[in-house]
Amino acid sequence: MPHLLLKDLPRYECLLEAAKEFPDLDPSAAEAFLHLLRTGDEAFGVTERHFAAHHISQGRFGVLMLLWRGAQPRMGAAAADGIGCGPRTPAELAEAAGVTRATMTGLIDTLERDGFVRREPDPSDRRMLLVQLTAKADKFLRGFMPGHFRSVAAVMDTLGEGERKTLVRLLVKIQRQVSALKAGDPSAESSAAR
Amino acid sequence: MPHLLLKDLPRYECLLEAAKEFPDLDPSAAEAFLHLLRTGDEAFGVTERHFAAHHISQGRFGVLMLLWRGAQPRMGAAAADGIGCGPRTPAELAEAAGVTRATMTGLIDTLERDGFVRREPDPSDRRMLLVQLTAKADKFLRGFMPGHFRSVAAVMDTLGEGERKTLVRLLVKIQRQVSALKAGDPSAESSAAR
DNA sequence: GGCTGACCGTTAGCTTCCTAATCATTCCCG
DNA sequence: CGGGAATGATTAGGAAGCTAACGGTCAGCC
Repeated sequence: MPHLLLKDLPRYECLLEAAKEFPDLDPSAAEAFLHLLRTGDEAFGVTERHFAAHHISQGRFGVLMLLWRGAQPRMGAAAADGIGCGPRTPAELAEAAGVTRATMTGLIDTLERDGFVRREPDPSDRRMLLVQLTAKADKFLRGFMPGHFRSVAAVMDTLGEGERKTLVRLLVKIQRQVSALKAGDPSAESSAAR
Repeated sequence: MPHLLLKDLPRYECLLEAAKEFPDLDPSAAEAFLHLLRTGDEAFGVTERHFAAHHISQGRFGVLMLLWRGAQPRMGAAAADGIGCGPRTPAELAEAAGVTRATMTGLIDTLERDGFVRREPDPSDRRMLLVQLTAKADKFLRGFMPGHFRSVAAVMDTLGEGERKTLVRLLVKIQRQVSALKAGDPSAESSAAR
C-alpha cells in the first residue's frame, strides 16, 4: 500500500463537530475527499497483491505498459514513419509516466537487470537511448495481464454499468476541477472563500 | 505525488480494442478503475502542495492528527478514566495509521527531531513509550488546518451535495467489495470468472 | 520462583519515489 | 565556425514505506 492513511475514517458526526471549531471545514466535502483517497488506496491494494505475486511493482509495470503500447504495430494512418508509436527514450517514458527522469533511470535499471528491457544508443542523437522491450517481457506480460484484468474486474464487479458511468462522470468532474486549481484558475476556488 | 500513474489514461475505444485480445478485460470496469486511481492521486496532489508549503508530509501529518484527536478533552461519558482518548504509544499509532511499527518509529524520529512530539516512558509498563504532542505542534496545526480544509473544499467544490452523496455511496460500495475480496469471499469474484 | 511465550520499540537493509548537481551532446546564434 | 544555452541521462543523497530480526519487558503457567 502506498501511503499512510487513517484506517478508520472520522465519522460524519465528528466532522460536523469539528466544523464548529474550524469554519473552513466543509463536512460533506471532507467526507467525500477522505473516501476518495481511501477507496483509491484500497482498490490499488487489490492489484498490488497480484503484482507482488509476480514479483513486479506498480512502477515497473507502468513502464512495461508504456513500452508495450508503443510496440504494438499500428494499423492506422501513420504506421510507416513510426509517428505515435509511443515513448521510447527514458525522458519520454518519464514524461508519459509522470515521474522524474531520475526516477525513470532507476526503474529502467532494475528492469534491465531483470532482463525485461534493453538500452540501446539512438543512432541519430548520441545523447539519447532507446529502450526496447525484450521477448521475456512480452512473454511475462501475456501471462500477467489476464490476472490483472480479472483483479480490476473483481473490484468493479459490485457496480452495475450505470453506476460505473456515474462514478466516472463524477471523477472526471473532480479531475477537471483539480486541473483548474493547478492552473490557478480563481473561479475554481472554494465557494467558502468567495 | 505518490506513485507512478499513466498521465494519459487509455481512451475507451482503446480498451474496447484491447478487450478483443484479452477476454478477461472488462472495458467499463477498467475505465472506472483507472479513473478512480487517477482522481485519487490528483486530489491527493492538491493537498500535498499545501503540505509541502508547510514542510510537512502526509505521513507525518497523519500522526499529528491521530495524536491531536486523542488529545482533545472528551466531553462524553468515559471522560475520567481516559478510555477512548486515542492512540498514545507507537504501536497504537502504527495500528491506527495502517503502517508498520518500524515505519512509525521512523516517523516519530523525524517528528521528535523537528520538535513536534516527545517520547516519554510509560510509568506502568517499561516496554512502552507514550508519545506526546508539544505546544509547537498544537500551534502548527492551528495554523495549518484551515488552509488544508480549504484545499479539500476547493477540490470538492465542483460537486453539489447530491453528487457528493452519490460519490460516497459508490465509493463505499467499492470499499465493501475490496474488503470481501481481501477476506477471500468467493461470491465477491468477478462475474466473468463464474 | 523461574521458564516460555508474547509483545514493545528499534535497527538494518531493501524499494521507489524525490531534488539538485554533474557531464556529454546537440542546437542556435552571432 | 565557435561558444553559450538547452536537452539527455546519470549520480548522490534524502524521505517514507516495507520485512526480518533483535534485545528488553511482562505475564502466565508449571
